[in-house]
Amino acid sequence: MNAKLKPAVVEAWANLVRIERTLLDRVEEELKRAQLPPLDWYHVLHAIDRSPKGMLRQTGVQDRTQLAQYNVCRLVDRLEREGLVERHQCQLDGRNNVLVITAKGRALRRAMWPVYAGAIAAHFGAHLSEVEARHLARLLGKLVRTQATD
Amino acid sequence: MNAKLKPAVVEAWANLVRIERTLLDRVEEELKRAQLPPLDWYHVLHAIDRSPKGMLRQTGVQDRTQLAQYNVCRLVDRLEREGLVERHQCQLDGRNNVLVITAKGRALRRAMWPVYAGAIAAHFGAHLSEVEARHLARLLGKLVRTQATD
DNA sequence: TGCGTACGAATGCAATTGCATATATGCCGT
DNA sequence: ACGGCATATATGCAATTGCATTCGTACGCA
Repeated sequence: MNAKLKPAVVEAWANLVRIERTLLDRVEEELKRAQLPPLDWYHVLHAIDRSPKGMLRQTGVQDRTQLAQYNVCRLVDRLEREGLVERHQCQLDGRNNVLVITAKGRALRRAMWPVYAGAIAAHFGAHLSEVEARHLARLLGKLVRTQATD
Repeated sequence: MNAKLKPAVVEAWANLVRIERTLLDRVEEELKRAQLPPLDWYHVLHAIDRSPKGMLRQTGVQDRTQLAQYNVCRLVDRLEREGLVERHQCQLDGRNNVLVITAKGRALRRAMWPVYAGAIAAHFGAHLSEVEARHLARLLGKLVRTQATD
């Protein structure tokens, strides 16, 4: 299970690992500079906000963010403490939590987006042509889709 | 600084963030299953091992791995405690540490590689054609190179 | 020589994460 | 109704990370 590793795959992997760490660091840095919370807060708020009625089960957040179960649990604790989301036990299945984004949560998400978007544009988008961006989106999207099934 | 964010860039970014977390999780999972230490240990050992004479300054490790200064410091603490590297004060400039990989360190790196490579092949390489892998390597490589300067 | 500044490394403390396990609820077969 | 299994969430504790600061060394310059 080891012989078939092509050099191009290794190179792509190495570049992926490296660029990801660099870029996430820079984005986090800009959020901090703007006195905003970490990126994961945005991702969770975004996942809930874009769901029908601004509600999403906790497992839904796990699926969309790829965060570990216990991390979602504790991150939601923090969001709840800040009044950004509400956590309700599901009426239909008492095992589920339904998370509801609050007005304050929406406001924070909206406040974070320009900073986040600016960081993406400056550190990532600025170095890609339109065609390259589409190519990259397509290649990575293909990988994302394969991950769902294997 | 915000208007010019093309949809393709946002999509590429979202896919990058998502796939990266998924893939790193899977690789870490396989290392754990094989009773091996975390990926960062590999990256640090690899950086040192591939340097001339198996020596590298601590800042060199930072540059190559993109880990934070204090995290490198403490990760090296752990590696040193396990006898995988030695930490020497540089003769020429007493501020620098020179890290030297030990035989045990090399052995661990070699033991980790098949597992790591297998995980890369299975979760990443298997879903890309040769051409796609080259494309991806090229696009990401371009980003890596731009990061050095801005 | 001595002071100010810069750089590389280390560290105290708080926050977050990972791991293993616990709790709570629902579902199924008898 | 009941026991056994599965699913969703939570949590105690140890390890790691982030942040701010400190320490030690080198360098430039009066």
